[in-house]
Order: sequence, then structure tokens, then C-alpha cells
Amino acid sequence: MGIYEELKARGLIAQVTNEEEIREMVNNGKATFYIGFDCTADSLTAGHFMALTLMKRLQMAGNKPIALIGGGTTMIGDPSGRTDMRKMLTKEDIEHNAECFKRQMERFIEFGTDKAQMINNADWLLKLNYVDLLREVGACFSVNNMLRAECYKQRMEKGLSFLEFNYMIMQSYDFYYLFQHYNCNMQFGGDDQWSNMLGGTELIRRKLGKDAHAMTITLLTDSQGKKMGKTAGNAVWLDANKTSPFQFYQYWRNVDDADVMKCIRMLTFLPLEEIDKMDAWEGAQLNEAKAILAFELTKMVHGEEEARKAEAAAKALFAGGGNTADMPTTELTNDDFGGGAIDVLTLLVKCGLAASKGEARRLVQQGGVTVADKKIDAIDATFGCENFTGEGLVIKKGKKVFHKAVLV
RNA sequence: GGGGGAUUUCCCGAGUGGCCAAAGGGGACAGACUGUAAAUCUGCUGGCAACGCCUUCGGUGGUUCGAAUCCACCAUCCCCCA
Repeated sequence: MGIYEELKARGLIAQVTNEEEIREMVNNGKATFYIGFDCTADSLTAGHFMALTLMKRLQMAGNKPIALIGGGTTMIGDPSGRTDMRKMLTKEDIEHNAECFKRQMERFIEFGTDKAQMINNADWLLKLNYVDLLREVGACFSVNNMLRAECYKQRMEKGLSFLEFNYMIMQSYDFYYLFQHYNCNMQFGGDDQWSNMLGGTELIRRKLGKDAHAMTITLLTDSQGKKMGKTAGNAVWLDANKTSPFQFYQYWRNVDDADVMKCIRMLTFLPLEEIDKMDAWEGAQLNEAKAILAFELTKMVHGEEEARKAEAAAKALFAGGGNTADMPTTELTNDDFGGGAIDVLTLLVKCGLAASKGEARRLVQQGGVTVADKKIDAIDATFGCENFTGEGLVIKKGKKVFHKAVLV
């Protein structure tokens, strides 16, 4: 089975410009493809992860990946799939973010002369001259067509600034540029990028009379149709400081039944035959599939050791037992124990388990707080400092949030 | 450039002088049930030294005993005409 068939079997392919030609290219390692990453934050997210795995898969099949850091396009802001305008980032922020992206990608994909390349589109986009650009590529775009593009649809109601309207042109220009200077003949991206990507192939055809290809990756959505990789509106980050390996593990450990197999298929590198066997699993057995998913992904992102730790921590917490070693910990000092003791509410706030004392109070009143295996039912409960020495005290908020407080 | 409309708590959205920390929904969080799942039901959702006090309804000033609500100016966005 060729890589193209494998991608298809994994459900990764959403749309392609020309299936026959693309299959031929990628299966024979003849593609030099790029995926763009706009640096809107200082860490990649679980959403980018799929693109990274795709890069890796294609690289393993002999194709040459180009990771394009969007130092230039981020200055504009992609309006695709958004209902509001992105916050404008400063140049300094963008450069900082680009650096962070670079470091994370390097850990994951092999870069080097004949391997993968990393390029920043700031190198050419920021130098563009407005009038020259208008004459060179502006003439090739039909505003009528652009307005019909799916990526602008949502914005026709709420308003679209001229700045963002130009995003498609910038992205198209990238492809045009890479095609000429890096022999890049294919672009990959999320399915929401389809119209932007077609802008590129169209530009190349018009300007150079040559064919370039585009393929989109199925967006990873849950059974409700929402994009995955977010918890409570916050992204699941690949940076261990922003989302700890344990939290990362837990995110995947807790996906819906309906989504596990899809995630395993799309995100892990487990052989397809193995996955096909797992397809028959149902009910509680899916719990095991979730553990596999979580372990595999944590291993890829944070390394095997961290993955084992996260797994062990999860087992210890949910299946009973002690291991508190890898639990998020708050260190308290004697100052926190004014009269030799600390009250629950303050403790919860100190540990970041509640944003305010009011919230802490609610948690306790609703029976959501357990300290050292005892449910706390009084909001005025206090704990003496002697409880926090040594191993410290384990605080449990709800069913899944564990935290440890120690006196130092 | 001219005319009209909008801006409310995490989000959507009611509220048009006191009864408003502000309806309703969504989301989040917690409880029950479970498999660390979903669905369902319940509670809860500004802060605090808490039957009270403080901060919030785009911004700044003003009218009033009293303003999310009225007035003025500013900002941002939308619609119509150019």
C-alpha cells in the first residue's frame, strides 16, 4: 500500500486538486510539499500536531517537507473560519512565536539539507512593494471569485477588513514563491485552507503556466462537529510548560467514545491492521483504546519517559494507590499559615484550584473538594501546617483534578 | 462624504430612570448515575471581612436623590446612499 492509500485509509485526506497525479507523486517520493504555520501563539497546539504527523508520514515515504513559518502572513491574520478579526500581533511577538515554533518542530521532524526545510515567509513577504505586487499578482485575482470563497463567507455578515481580505493573496504568493525558488510542487493544509490553497495553484497556473497541487487534511472534529484540541476554549499546547504531559495525556484519555478510533487512526503511527482490529471494540473496552491513544500521542510529543509517567500517574489516581510524585504541586511557606493553620478556601485559591474564594466556597458547598481522601463539607475547615510536611496533602477537586500542597 | 443602527457579565442575548449583580440560552464548573465516555437529571456561574459592602453594562464627562437605561463628546463595528 502506498502512502497515499494509507493517508486515505486513515481518513486524513479531505480534498485534492488532482487525485491521480497526487497519488503518483507522493507514492513515489516526488513531492516537495509545504505546510504553513501562522505563529499566532508562542507554542504549537494539538491542532498543529496532525499537520506535523502528516509531514512526518510523507517524509518517511521519501517526500520532502517544507515547514513554512508564517512570520509574514501572521502580520495579516487569516480570516478563514473566524467570525471576528484576529488580534493584531506586534512584530516582536511574531518573531518570538516563530522562534518557539521552530524549536518545537525541530524536536519532532528532522530538518537538514536533504531532509526537511524550515523557511519563514517573512523573508519575502515583508519586502514586497505594494504597487509591484498589485501589478504582478493582484491582476490575477478576481475579487468576484474571492468573495465567493468559503473562507470569507462567515465574514460577509460580520465584516471583513481589507487587511484580512489580502490574506489569501499572501498565501497564494507564498506558494508561487516556493514553487519557483524551492521546487515546491504541492501544498497541504487544514481543510479550512482550501480556498487559500487554490488561490496559490491558480496563481502558479496563470503566471507560470504550470500545475501545482493542493491537498487538504480532514479537520479533526469531535462527534459534535467541534474542532478538537481545545478544552474550555483553551488550546491543548504542545509546550510542556503550557500543557503538562499529564494534562496532555488526560485530554486524549478523556475523548468521547465516538471519537477514539478516529483519533487513533488519524493521529497515531500504529499500523493500520492493528487499528482495524480495535475497530471491533465497544463499550467499556474503548477505555483501553483511549489509554492507548493517550499514551501514543504523549510519547510522540513529550517522549516515552514522560508518557510513562503520565500513564502511571493516571493509573495511580484513578485506580487507587498512592503515587503522587508527578502531581501538580503547590509549595506553601510558613507565611501561608498565619495562625499555624490554613483554611480550605484559601488553600484552594493558593493551589489555583479556584479562581476566588467565592468559587472555592461553592466547590466545597457542592461537595467537590476532597483533602487527603476526606470529603470536606464545611467551608471553615482548616488544616494545620503539620499536615503539609513530607509528602504533603493531596487535594482533589471534582473527580479528575488532583493537586498536591507541600510545606517547604 | 451623507443618513440610519449597534456596543450588556466567559459567549449569545433580554433589559429603555429605582424592584438590576442584571431574564433566558449556551458553555464552564460541581453533584447523582457511569467506564477517567456519552446522554440525562440537579446545583452553580462578578468580588469580599457576605442577611451587608464593593466593582461591572464600549470610553470620558454631564443631568438626577438615584443611570446599563437620559444628554454630550470620543472610539469601534454594521447597514443604506455616494
